[in-house]
Amino acid sequence: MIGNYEDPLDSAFGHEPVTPAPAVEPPYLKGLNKEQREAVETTDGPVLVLAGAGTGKTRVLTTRLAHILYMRKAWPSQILAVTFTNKAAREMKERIGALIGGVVEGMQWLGTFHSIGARMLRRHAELAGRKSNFTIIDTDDQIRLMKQLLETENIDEKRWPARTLAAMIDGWKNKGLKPDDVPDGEAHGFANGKGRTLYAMYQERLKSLNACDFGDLLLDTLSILREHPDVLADYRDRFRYILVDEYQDTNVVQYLWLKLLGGGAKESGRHNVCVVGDDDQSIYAWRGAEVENILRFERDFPGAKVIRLERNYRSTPSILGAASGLIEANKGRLGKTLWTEGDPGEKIKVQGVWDGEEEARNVSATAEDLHRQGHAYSAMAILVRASFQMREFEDRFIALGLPYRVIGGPRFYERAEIRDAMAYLRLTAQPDDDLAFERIVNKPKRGIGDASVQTLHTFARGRHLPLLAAAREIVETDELPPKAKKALNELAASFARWSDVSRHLPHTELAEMILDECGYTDMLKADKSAEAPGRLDNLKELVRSMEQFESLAGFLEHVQLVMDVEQNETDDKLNLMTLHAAKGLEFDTVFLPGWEEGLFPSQRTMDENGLAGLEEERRLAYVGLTRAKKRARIFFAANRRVHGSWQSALPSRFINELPEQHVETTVDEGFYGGNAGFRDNMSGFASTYESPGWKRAQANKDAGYRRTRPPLIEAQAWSVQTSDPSASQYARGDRVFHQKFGYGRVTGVEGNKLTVNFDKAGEKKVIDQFVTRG
DNA sequence: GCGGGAGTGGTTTTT
DNA sequence: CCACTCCCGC
Repeated sequence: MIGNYEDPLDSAFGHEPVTPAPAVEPPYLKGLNKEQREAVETTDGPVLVLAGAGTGKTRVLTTRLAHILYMRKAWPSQILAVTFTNKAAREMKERIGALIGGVVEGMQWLGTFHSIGARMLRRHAELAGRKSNFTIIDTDDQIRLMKQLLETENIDEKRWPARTLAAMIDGWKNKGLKPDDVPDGEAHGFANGKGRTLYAMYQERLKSLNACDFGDLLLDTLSILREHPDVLADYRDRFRYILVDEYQDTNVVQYLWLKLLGGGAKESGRHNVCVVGDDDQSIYAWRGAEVENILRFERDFPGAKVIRLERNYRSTPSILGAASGLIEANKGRLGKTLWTEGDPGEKIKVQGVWDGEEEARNVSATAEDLHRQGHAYSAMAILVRASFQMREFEDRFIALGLPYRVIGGPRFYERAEIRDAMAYLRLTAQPDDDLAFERIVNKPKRGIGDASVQTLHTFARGRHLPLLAAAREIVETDELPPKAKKALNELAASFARWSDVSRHLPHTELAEMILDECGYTDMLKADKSAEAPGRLDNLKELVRSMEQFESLAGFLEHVQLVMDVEQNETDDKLNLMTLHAAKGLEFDTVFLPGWEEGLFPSQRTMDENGLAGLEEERRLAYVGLTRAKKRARIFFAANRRVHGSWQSALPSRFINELPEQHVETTVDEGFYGGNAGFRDNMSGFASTYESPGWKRAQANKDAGYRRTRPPLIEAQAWSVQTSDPSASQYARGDRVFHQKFGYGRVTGVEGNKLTVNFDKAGEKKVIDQFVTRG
C-alpha cells in the first residue's frame, strides 16, 4: 500500500487532503502509452476519453482513479465513479485495490448508476415521498402492480398488456419524464389516452407501498437534485472528481444527473468530469441509451480535452482491419483510427453453409480441432445475435459432450424459488412490504385463495393498513371462511415470531428457520418433478450467499440491486452468448454465426429504426469482431429455420462490407448446388457476388421465399420462380404460405393473381409468386 | 388448484 | 416449430 488514504471523516466536505503528494514518479504510470498516460494525468477539467476496442480502457480508468488518490487530490469518499453493471464496478474496485492497496472501502461512491442513485435516495427519501427503508422492486413486482392497476381501471389486459405499460413507463423514466412531463402524443398511445394517468397512479401506488422501481432510483434522485439546491450544492462540493464508464450507453436521466453533479456548460461546479466510452460500441439505443451524449460532450463541457486511445492491444491487424473497415460504413461517428503492431495473423474466415445445423456442426468441429491443437475451450466464444440461435449449438454440444457455458442466461435471483424466499425475508424485515406479502400469502398452498386475498385487500384498504397488519386484524372478524382465517392467522403469527427472532438470531439461521417453518422446503421435498431438487439446492445456495453480508438488510439491498451472482468462468468450457453479452469481453477465437440478412442485421431493428437501427446492428457486428484476439470465423447459412418453417437466407450485407484483403471465403460443397463453375474462380468473396447464382439470389430477396423443408435441389433455393400469367400452379382450396400474411387458403385464381383467405390477415389478393405451398 | 387445449407471438437486457 | 399464457373444466 502506498501511503495512507484513510478518510478522516465521512462528512469532510470542503476538507482538502493535506499530506503532500509523493515526489517520486508513481510506479503505476510505467507501461502506459502516451495517450493513456495523458488520460490518467489530465485530472482536472472535463475530459472525454474515446477508448476504442481493446485500447486498455479499464486500465486507464483504474489508473486514473489511483492517480487522483495517490496525488492526494481527493479522499476516496470524494470521488464519484459510475459504471453500468455490477460486474464492471466490482472489477474496478479489484483493480484499484491491486494498484494502490486497501483504499477501496473508502470509495463509497463507486458503483452502478442505480446503486449510487439508491444510496442518495435513501439519504433524502422523504424528499421523494418515501421512507429511507424503501424497497426496491424488480420487474416482476412492477408488472404485478400494473396488472392490479389495469384491473381496477377496467382496462382490457389483452389489448393493453401490463408489460407494455411497464415498458412505456420505464421508457419515460429513462427519458427523465415524470407523469406531467409526458408529451400528449405519447401519453395517448396506451389504453386510449390513459397512459399518463396510469403512470401517475402507478407512482402513487409505489409511494404508498414505500417502494421504488429501478427507474425511480435515477429519476427521483434527479428530481431531488433539481428541486433542492442545497442538496445539490452538498454533492457538488463533495464530488471532487467524477468518472463515468461506458458513456455511450448513458440515457437521458443519467446524462442530466451527471450534468447537474458535474456542472454543465452554464453551471458552476468543479467540472472535473471524465467520461470514457466508444461511440462505435454503442449498442443499447433500443433501451434508451443516447449516443448523442458522447457526441456532444464537448458542447456540454466546454474546454473538454478529448483524448483518443487508438492503439489496440488485443487483436491482430487482420481482425482490426476487418472491423475498422466495417464500421467505416457508419455515419456520424467521432472517428478513430485503431492500429496495432505485429504479424497480420489469420484472415477472417467467412464460411457459407447449408443450414443452421451444419453451421453448428462446423463450429463445434472447428472448436474441437483447435482444442486438440492445445487451445483452451474457455478462450473461444460463439457470439449470436439472438438467444434462440443458441439452441442449435447447445443441441450439438450436448450430442458431442463438448463442455460449454452460456453467459448471461437466466439469472439466479430471477428464479421463482429464490424470489419466493426473498419475499419471505423481505416481509420479515419490512412488514409493510405488500408486494412480498401477495407473492407468498399462498405459497406454499395454505388454502388462502384469490377470493380471500381480495377480501383482505378490501379490508386493508378500508383501514389504511399494510396487508400483513390487516391480516392480523381480519382474523378477529368473520369476514373470511374458517379455513383461510386459520391459515392467515398462523401466517401472521409466524411473521411476528420471525421478526422477533431476527433481532438476535444470525440472518442465515433466520433464513433457514423461515424456509422450514413456512413449509416451503417441505413443499419442494414433496414435489416429484425433475426440477425440485435443483430448487432446493438453489435455496441452500441462497442461504450460503447470505453469509458474506453483515445483516439481513444489507443482504436485501444487495440482492435488489445486484441481480446476478458471480459466475465461475475459469473452467475450460466453450463460451456461448449473445453479442450484447459479449461487450467488454475478449477471446482468442470468436465464432460469429448467423450473418444473414434479416437475422443480422435484424429485420425488426431495420423496420423499426431504419438507418439508425442498421447502424446499431453494424456496431454490434463491430463489437463482435473486436472481441477476437487471434481468429474470427463468420458463418452464414443458405437456409434457416424461422418459427418452424424454412427460409432461404442471404449473406449479411456486413460480410460485403468487410475489406476484402482481410477476408477469406469458403462456401461448402453443395451450397450453390449444381452451379459449379464459379467456385473455381472464387478467390475473394467479391467474385461470388458477381456470380449468376448470386444475382438470382439477390432478385429472390423480396420474393418471400419460404418452405417447410430445406429445398432438396439446391439451385432452386436461389432462383426466382417465374410464373406463367396464363396458368397458375395453384388452385382453389390450396393451402399457401405468404411471407407477410402467413398461412391461408386459396379462394380464387385469376391467371397468376390469387385471392387468398389468410388465417390471420383475412382475404387478400396476391401474386402467386409471392406464396409457397403451405 | 392443475392439466389440457386453445391461442399467441416470437431480438438484443441492466438495474 | 415451440414456449408461454390464459381460460376452462374437474
